[in-house]
Amino acid sequence: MASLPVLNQPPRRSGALLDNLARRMRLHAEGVLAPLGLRPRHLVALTVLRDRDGSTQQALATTLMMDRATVVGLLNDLEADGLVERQRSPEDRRRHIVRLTDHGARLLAKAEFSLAEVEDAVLCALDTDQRAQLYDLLALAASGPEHGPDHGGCGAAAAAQDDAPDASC
Amino acid sequence: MASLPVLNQPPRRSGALLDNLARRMRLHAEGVLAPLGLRPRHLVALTVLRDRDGSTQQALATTLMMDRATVVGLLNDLEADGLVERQRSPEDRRRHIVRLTDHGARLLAKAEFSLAEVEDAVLCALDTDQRAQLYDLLALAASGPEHGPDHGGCGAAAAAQDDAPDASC
DNA sequence: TCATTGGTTTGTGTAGCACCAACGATTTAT
DNA sequence: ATAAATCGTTGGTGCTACACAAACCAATGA
Repeated sequence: MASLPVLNQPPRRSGALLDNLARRMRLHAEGVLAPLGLRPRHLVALTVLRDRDGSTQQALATTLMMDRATVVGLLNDLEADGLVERQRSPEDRRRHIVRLTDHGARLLAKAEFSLAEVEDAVLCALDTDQRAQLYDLLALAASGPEHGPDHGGCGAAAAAQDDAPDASC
Repeated sequence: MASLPVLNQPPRRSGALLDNLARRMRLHAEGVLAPLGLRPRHLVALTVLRDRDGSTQQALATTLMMDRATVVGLLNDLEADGLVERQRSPEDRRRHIVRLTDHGARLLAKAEFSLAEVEDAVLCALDTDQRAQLYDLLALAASGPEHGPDHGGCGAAAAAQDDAPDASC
């Protein structure tokens, strides 16, 4: 086995690239977000909240991969600015349902609008189509399962015919 | 103008998604990298160095968007582990040329191999083709121009027919 | 009744930076 | 030749964004 001359080049992981690009984006974005009273982590929270509106704080903590206590502080920031609302869940009155307010949605749109220049600076090696492709892939990946600390997320072995850390090497 | 009914939906920026996904990757990766004596930022540095081998520390600082003093410390770590070498540039003896050692290249490959499970956990919503696409896009974007603090990087207005922060709104 | 869970508060600690200032070695401009 | 600028280095200070732990209240479920 493993004899097909399919270019058995060593695996390239996207993790480091992701990290590096995210850093560039974040640093460039800080200057643009500051006048709006936002910092990068607020933007991330708002963005997550737009897609998963009405999440519990616990669910939010899971998708953000943050400690619940940290999420409390983050939401305090956002709620103080009226970007987000906490409502008691009717089903389980211990829970808080977090909702994006109109003001929050509008500010998010505004922020994304002004982030055009940032994306332009960082992703300038990509044309419009490629940027759209990238966004779609990221959105798909991010929409994935909850990443609890325990389970790997999906039903194991999603798309791993490539190389898995087993023997054979 | 701006009258074509081309789905004038508000712009979606990939910055926040990038940030969030990078975070998930990094947190998952820490546990895998630790036994190899690496931390996420070391992996980023090694990865950058594989593509831009023989860079000056200054160039490295630019692509990593880090302070030169910080880069010194980072390289000290890597050089102490024999993953990287500093050589005086013959042309300008002030400069240091940074090279990946064989040991460094081998450890990087090893790390990437073990990172399969991490990528599998985080990108499990993507199939193999999509993961490859994502990697290519990221690599292309990262291979882009030097992101000095001043200029936007590329020759302005690369692929920005979409929406630019001008009037008209 | 008692154990559990969701959110909150208040610590304490840490990693990963930035920024500043000063220095030696070297190159470049005057 | 002298002065100015550049590259890397060191050491210091300080900040941000977290994690983690402990204790608490309210509410749910056993």
